[in-house]
Amino acid sequence: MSATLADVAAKAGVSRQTVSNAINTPRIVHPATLQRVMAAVDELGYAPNLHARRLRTSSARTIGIRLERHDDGIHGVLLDRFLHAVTEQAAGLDRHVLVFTADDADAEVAQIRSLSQRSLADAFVLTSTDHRDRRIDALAEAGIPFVAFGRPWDDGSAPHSWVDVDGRAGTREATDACLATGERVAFLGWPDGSGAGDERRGGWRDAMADAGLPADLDRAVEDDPAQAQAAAAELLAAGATSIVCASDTLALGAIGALSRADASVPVVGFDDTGVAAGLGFSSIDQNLGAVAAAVLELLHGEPAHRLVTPRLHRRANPRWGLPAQQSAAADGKDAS
Amino acid sequence: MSATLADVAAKAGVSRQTVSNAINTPRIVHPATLQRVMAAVDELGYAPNLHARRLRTSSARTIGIRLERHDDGIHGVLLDRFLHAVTEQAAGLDRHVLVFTADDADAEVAQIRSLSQRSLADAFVLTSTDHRDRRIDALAEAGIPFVAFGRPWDDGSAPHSWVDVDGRAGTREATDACLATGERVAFLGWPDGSGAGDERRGGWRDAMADAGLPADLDRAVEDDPAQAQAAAAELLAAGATSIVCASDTLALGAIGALSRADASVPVVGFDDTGVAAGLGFSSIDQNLGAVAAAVLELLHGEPAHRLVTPRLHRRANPRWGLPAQQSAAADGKDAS
DNA sequence: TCGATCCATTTGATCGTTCCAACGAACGTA
DNA sequence: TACGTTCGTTGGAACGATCAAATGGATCGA
Repeated sequence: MSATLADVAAKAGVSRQTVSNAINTPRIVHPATLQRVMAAVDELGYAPNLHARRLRTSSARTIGIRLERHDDGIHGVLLDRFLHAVTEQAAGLDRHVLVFTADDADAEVAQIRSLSQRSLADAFVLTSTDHRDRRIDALAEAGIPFVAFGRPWDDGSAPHSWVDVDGRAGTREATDACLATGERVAFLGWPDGSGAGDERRGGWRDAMADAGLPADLDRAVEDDPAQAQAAAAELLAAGATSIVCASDTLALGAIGALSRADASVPVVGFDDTGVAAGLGFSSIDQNLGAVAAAVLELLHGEPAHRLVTPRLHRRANPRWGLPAQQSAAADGKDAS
Repeated sequence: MSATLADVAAKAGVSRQTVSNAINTPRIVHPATLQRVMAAVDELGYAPNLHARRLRTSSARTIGIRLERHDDGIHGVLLDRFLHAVTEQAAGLDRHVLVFTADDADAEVAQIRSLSQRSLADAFVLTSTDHRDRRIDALAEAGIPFVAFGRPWDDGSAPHSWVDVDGRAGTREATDACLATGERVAFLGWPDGSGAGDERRGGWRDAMADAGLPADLDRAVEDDPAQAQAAAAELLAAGATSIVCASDTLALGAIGALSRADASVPVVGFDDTGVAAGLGFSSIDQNLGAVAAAVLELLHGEPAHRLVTPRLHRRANPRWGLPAQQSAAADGKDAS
């Protein structure tokens, strides 16, 4: 059916091993031979049989990722984007991505063990890591390479590779942008105790403190538009000139409050989901492309970590958008 | 490292081939031998090396699916759910799922060709099929097994396997449910020309016609909450007692109109995304589990097709929800 | 001249499975 | 007794690549 190493070797008048070298370690074959071999490869449309290679080397060059069940929506979109970014960039590194499902953390570990043992995948990405994540210890103990997307909120575990988004830097940037439109920047977030949520609130506090302003307009509700709407109404009544939110879901609720109050106040969400694009409010883009790149970089090698800086995606909707950036730092400026 | 066929054979006192038979075609080995072999398998924790098997049989038992770039959000969530369902059910059939990305249809076909030739995946699922889809002819011609998620809206192509959701049945069910709360059921959909959109509008028209009511409250806008809100306001002004929408995005806009008008009117969306769950409006669930099952069923075999019936996910929010179902009949009861 | 070193290439073995042809034993039939 | 079938099992070859060791020439210093 398809051409094999031996076919190419015959055509180029060399041995199989030389063809193999030409493909895997070109620098050790003579330039003239290399050229001849490559010509034969092109002519025959040869592509190495990966099963044979994997059998021999017992490595798969494949990354395993669990697909989560996402009843909530927004979280799912993010993971989906992340998966897309990882897959796209993995292809550039000549790696494939195998997906699997699992009902809980233990089932996931079992799956990973199985996939790893059969060398169907030789490195894994853990998503949605939480407090005292069982998976981390299990994989570390089994010696299976992995990178976690999400920082370890406890520091009891053995050191492992992780990548996370610097939520604090994100809300700080959003708050700074909002400050340009008025001093009373409010924050609408989640109750204390969620690592990511606390970081996001911290960024707002930092920015307000640096500006010498009080961080008093602060509300905490569950990630639900109805609750957010009620809380946002209070913030507006208290004189908020803009609202920085811990998620697009909360921002959606805040915009509901704006609509009812007929107010015109910038709202900034977090995650830059389709909701933000649809309604036209600004949102903090987690920069998942950079996260994916960092994950791939850390997949092989000593434990290390990376903190990716998100960036504010400005949208200029007249009701709840942000005005164009004034300072001509990097990109184009417009009338203000 | 891991146990091999030869190890099991030695332990059970039989030849490699017998072990292979015990695993792949148990019926041809003697019951007593089978039991002895299986005991050895368990004891050694033997699992076949899939690379070796795939090399020998040149089949991968793996399904390839392209991950789409989804800037729009809602579409992405659906495909993500679908992917999850396929992966989960594929595992039950001892199959794996490999994902890949591609910038356009041609690139996707090229990728599929490559994956297929190297037998990294031996069957594929096409999503987001559109009018005169180039991919279908290309794959059919290349003899690569595939199933399309989405019916062929033109009938010019060669017959191929496809699975689709019966959108018409979905909006019909939604309309019937809405009729229980008032006669003036409106439809908020997309402009004519999109196959899926036309089907959804058709379901509403059918239900209204069966009930002997005029289908006059009908608006068509792009899939954008702002436009939807304006159109929904018109429908409310014209006396709509409920609004069936072609998507959750449109329903989101409709609810915005409700909020401003302080009206209390059932709204039904389509796709049952997180937005519907978050705001608490009813929505039509595409039943992607059933779609996935159908896809897997059709992946190997003669060209065939399946039309999956979606189901209405009722939510009883007081402002825009639906009352609990009155008739305890199973479902699919025609009004007349 | 001889031997050591290096470079480019080749040869044979191997990864773990399934395919293929052959095998002996048990059985029925002539 | 002899012969063809069927059943359960077996050993060797093959899938297509990489690994490890060996080969034959150049090149170079002693």
